Amino acid sequence: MSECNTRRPVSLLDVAKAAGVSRATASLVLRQSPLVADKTRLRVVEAMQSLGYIYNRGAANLRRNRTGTIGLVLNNIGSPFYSALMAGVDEVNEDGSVVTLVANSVDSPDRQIRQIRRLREHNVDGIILCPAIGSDETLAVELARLDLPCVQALRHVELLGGDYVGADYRSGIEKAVRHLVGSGHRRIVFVGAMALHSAARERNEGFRHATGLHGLEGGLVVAGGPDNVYDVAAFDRLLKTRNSPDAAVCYNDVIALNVMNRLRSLGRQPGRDFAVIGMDNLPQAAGAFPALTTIDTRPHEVGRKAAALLQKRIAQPGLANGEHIIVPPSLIVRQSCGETSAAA
Amino acid sequence: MSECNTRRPVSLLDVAKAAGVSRATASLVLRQSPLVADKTRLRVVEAMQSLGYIYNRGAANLRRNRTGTIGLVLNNIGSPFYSALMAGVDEVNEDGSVVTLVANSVDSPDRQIRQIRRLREHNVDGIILCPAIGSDETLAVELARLDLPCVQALRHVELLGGDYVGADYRSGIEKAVRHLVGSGHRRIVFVGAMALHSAARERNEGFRHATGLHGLEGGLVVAGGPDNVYDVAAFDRLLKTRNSPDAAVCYNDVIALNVMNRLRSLGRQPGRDFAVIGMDNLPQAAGAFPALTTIDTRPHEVGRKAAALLQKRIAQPGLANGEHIIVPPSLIVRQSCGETSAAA
DNA sequence: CTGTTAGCGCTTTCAT
DNA sequence: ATGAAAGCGCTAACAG
Repeated sequence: MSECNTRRPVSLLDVAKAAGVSRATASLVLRQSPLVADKTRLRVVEAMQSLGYIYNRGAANLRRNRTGTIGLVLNNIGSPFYSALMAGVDEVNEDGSVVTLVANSVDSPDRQIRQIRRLREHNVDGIILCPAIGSDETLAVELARLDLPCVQALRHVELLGGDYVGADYRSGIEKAVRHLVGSGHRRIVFVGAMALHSAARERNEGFRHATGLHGLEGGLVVAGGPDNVYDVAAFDRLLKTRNSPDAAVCYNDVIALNVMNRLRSLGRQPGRDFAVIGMDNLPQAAGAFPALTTIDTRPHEVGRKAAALLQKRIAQPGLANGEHIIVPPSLIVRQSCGETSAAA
Repeated sequence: MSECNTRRPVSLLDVAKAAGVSRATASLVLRQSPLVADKTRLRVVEAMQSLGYIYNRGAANLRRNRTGTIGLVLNNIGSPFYSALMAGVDEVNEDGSVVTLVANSVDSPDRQIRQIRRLREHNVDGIILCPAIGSDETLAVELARLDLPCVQALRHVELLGGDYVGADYRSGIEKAVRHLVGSGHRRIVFVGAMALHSAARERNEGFRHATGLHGLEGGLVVAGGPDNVYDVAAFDRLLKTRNSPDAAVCYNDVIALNVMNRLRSLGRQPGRDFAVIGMDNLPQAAGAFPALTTIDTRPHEVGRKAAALLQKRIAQPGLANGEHIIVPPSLIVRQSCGETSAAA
């Protein structure tokens, strides 16, 4: 409060002097070494407290070769979906007392490279990367050059190889289709198809595979794009055809909610004469009207697993050669699916 | 890929040697100093590239006295509300090329202190703090001890003093009440009242003030608590009274959505025979049914302003004595308010 | 314009 | 069980 403001911070050396020991000993106390005599330890600890010593990890990191930090590169910080991932990461990092540096690639490969470089310069011990749309071999080259443990999350680009943690989007979509088929739907459209990244492609495959399996027409697909857009005109046209679909599986919840709104403006009642299923289980899915049936892709869990895997890699570098952890998604049935039984 | 893995990283000294200059000169090149001759600069830059040099900020930070990092302490990383704040912070930090370390206090004062300490040890240049419920003078003492620039965001604890950026919750609630009064409502209840932090208290005050202003009964208040709960039993009782309310202003959107659901189970139609207004303008508000009228508290904007203010403090320490930046909220009218005109 | 020198605050052998 | 000394990779005077 009233103390002189220009003093330099108290260092370990100051503490050591005050306690009448050497810096080395004080350092040992700092790191709970059992080598130090209890009497000495006590003196040092007291000195630290009375001087208001603050550990300087920056300095320590220069010698040890680790910082206790990891980088998290997201495509859209600010989206509830990614923040769930982050919460998962944070949960396990907290235990290991590592701190997370966040960076936003905004789905731009250039920016992604810049962010990764920046994180590397800050000496993060590793990164969790949700690769941006359009990531190419430049990324692979850069990651190799930086010599940085990296686990991919939610999406993965093949040529990076290495570790990946994600949800099983494929089987998620299959579950959705199976459920619809089970309740009598035969004409199911997939809304929001694109092929811009692995998670999108896996959804497509899931739909193609499921329709094949159940002997449905596989061609009922409405294209989508980044930022939760889908081809509304195409969807409208489809609804006017003779054998128009009576159910939609959507790329994600946001699109599903838009589809429900669109249905209403077209005079259809979602959940009554048209079933809708979304994906991700965002908070807004449960509160929607009708409450949205969805595939929970469990981003929080993905975050936890990714963080844990990265910790492992950091602890034992150069171990296995790339691990894939696939979290099984679960179908959450709500009213948008016609089952009027289901309660929110 | 195939290179030896145990080599030590190339340092500035290596670069300097390769370019035939001294470390100091190389360092100048690194920081774009105009003092270096173009010919020399070029040689150095080439050496950096061919050696694959990576700047080590950790080492640099030891000498300069800044790290180019800030800490962001949130109560609930993972909530869309806080992630909007974070996106705002990130936006301005990116420009200034500072990176954000995130920490989660989970609204626990103890944990909050631990997190702040941890961030301080990592030598963040300052922090943006959304103070946890129950923050007391321990926090003030610790912050003073750590000698760390700190701007509070969204909530503020008085005894910290200093900088604060938040929304004008008070006037937000007043706007909501005024709007309801304007469309003929006279019996308005405030749902979710609590006094656990400044943002909550300011909402209460706003309601009290507005009811006074318009000559309404000010006592129609249903208590709430942390984690988006409110006293459902009390709400139900209130609806059964003779002169039961016909409109609710809610602590936030999540509570508002719950209230709408509750109304439906009680046989009332929100937006038709009972107006509901929420607060925050979460993504789920627009997609709800009926679409939720709400007070936008603009967390993204708060994040940007807070980050900018912190930058200023870091650039010129010990300037002014605490600045309050209050972002004006705006009322977003949707169907939950009876205006059947409003389109989503 | 470039080089020399002296640290930043910590950890780590290696002696003792 | 403790201390001496070297060094992590960089920047900041200062001298030329």
